[in-house]
Parts: sequence; structure tokens; C-alpha cells
Amino acid sequence: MGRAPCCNKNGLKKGPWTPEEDLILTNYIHTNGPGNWRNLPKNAGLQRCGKSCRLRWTNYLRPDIKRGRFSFEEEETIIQLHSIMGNKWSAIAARLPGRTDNEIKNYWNTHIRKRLLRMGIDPVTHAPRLDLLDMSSILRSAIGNVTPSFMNLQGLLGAQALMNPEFLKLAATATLLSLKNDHNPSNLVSQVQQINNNTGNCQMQNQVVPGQFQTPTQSNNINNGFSMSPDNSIPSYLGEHSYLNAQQNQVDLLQDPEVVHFLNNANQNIGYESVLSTPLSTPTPLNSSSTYVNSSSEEERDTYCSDVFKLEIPESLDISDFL
DNA sequence: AAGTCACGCAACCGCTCGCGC
DNA sequence: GGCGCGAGCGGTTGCGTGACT
Repeated sequence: MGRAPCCNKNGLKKGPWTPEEDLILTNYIHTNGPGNWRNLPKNAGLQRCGKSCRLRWTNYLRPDIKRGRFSFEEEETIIQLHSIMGNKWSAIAARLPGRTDNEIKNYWNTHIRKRLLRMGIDPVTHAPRLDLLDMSSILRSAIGNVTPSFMNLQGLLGAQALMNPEFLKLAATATLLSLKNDHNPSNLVSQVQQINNNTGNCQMQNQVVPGQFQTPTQSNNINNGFSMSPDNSIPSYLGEHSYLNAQQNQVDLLQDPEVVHFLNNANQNIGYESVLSTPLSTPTPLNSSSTYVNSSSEEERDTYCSDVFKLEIPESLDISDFL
């Protein structure tokens, strides 16, 4: 037996709500309170489905809804929470007072997602989209900062690795490690080796990260702008150079039991540490949020985000040097 | 000025979850 | 434990509007 429809569709109005309908619904809920959505339209005298009434109320008519442009703080919170929770819009909305899941979902799809893509970041995994990066530039960036010991890349990884798509990921990881390690080549080589060993066939992405989530004070994570996920594969483009004062957000997030639950139960390869690794000792972002937030054009956000995630990749490396 | 296109957002649809019986 | 129902959630659609030609 099929599931009964939520309402009898016959004769019920669909489409945009009129001001009159809004008024009827608002007045009814003010008098009787929300709930019992199935019977609400009949009791209120609306030719609408109860589901439609609930959506209209929760997404538009609720008095505590904050309308208007998302602030940078809100936007960063969305990105951070999305990196932890994924498309759990209602859970994200619960941490953004006055914003609805629908609004956040729309904003993500129409603004944030596109911006991340323009920045070369996969909006699903929050990792760099390596298919968009120039291979030679990646290698150049990784190697250009280190001593010749790292030049023996072929010996380190095997020539075939350079033809392996997974190696692209590894190369980018090396790039980011080089930044992270403050150009310390020995650290870089050992970490790349360790990654290679740990991941076996270089399956750096999509691996389950074992272990329990640690708070920043436990993890002693120190980074140089790009923070890394536990498998060192994912940078935080919202790290130290965050265009917001992210510290407060992160502290709040860490105190949120549901967020910690997500982190502790994370079985997806998302850079959850990236959310947490902004050094708490650096409360002042490079750009003052107090001045930047007020200039809230989309282009300015793009520009700043691009700077945050700039890899400074030279153009001129010839990959044949390594083959 | 008219037509076309792209974008943003409100609303819908279908599925899942949780609760009561 | 199984079933029915209400409510909630996430994905998708379609319309309105502004930008562009």
C-alpha cells in the first residue's frame, strides 16, 4: 500500500503565496501556535497543503528570521560547518540564528559553492581540485622550496607515480607540506615518504581517518597558513589567513556537542582538522574583519579568498626533468 | 525597445525519521 | 516488531528579475 499523500491535492493552491495568505497563516499561528500542520490549512481557511504552510512559516514568515545578506562571519561558519557536516542544512541552520536551512542551502549553491569552485576547491570535499591545477606548477611549487634531496622524486616515489593520477594529489600535498614546514626539506621528504607508506597505493583521498578528534589545545597543531587534515591531504583555506576573526567561531564550534559528535564520528574524508586548526594564538586576521566585512562585494570576497588560497605556483617547470 | 540569457530564491517533491498505537 | 502518520530534511524545479546584446 502506498503512502498516503500529505494532503489532498485537489483544489489546493500551489505556487507563490499572496500577502493575504501570509496574513491568514500568520494570524492563525499567532493565535494557535505552530504545529498540527495537516489540519492547519482547514482550520485557518487556507486552500493550501499543510506542508506548504509549514514551509512558508518556517522559511519566510517566522518572526525571528533574519533577512538580507549573509555576513562574512555567517559565511565562514557555513563553510566550516559544511566541511564537518556536509549537506546537513538544518544542522547548519541551527547554528546560525535567524537563518533557515533553505536559505543556507540556496546561499551555498548560488554563492559559496561557485566561489569555492572558482578558487579551485572542491565544494564537496573542501580539498583542492587538483584536476584544475597544472601538474608542472604543482611539482615546481613543491620542489622549488626545498633542497636537492627532494629532487630525487623519482627515487622517492617511483617513476610510475608521476603518471598516476593519485600522484597528482600527492604532489599537491607535497606542495602544501612545503608551505607548512616552513621550507624545511627534511621534514617535507620524511612526511611525503610517510604519506606514501601510510597510504600504500597513494589513496590519499577518501580514506577514513582513524582516531578521535582532538581540540586544538590537545593536538599541538602549528601551521603556517595552510593547516592540514590528519592525513595531511587537505589544506585549510580558512586557516590563519582567514578573512574573518574565525577564532570565536571555532571556539564555539568546539563547544558544540553535535559538532564534536560529527568530528568524532567522521568517516568521510573531509578536512575536519582544517576547521579546528586556526591557531588560537592569532586572533587578528590579516585583514581586519571590521573593515573588510563592511565592504561586502562578491568580488572582494573572491579576491580575498583567492589570496588566502594562493599557491604561488610558477609556470615554468618542465616535468621531464623528473622522468 | 525588445529579446535572450543567467541568476537567485521561493516553493515543491519525495524520501526518511521518529513517535504512537 | 510492524504499521500508519505527522513532521522534517535535502534535492530539485520553475518563476521573477536584472543584465546583456
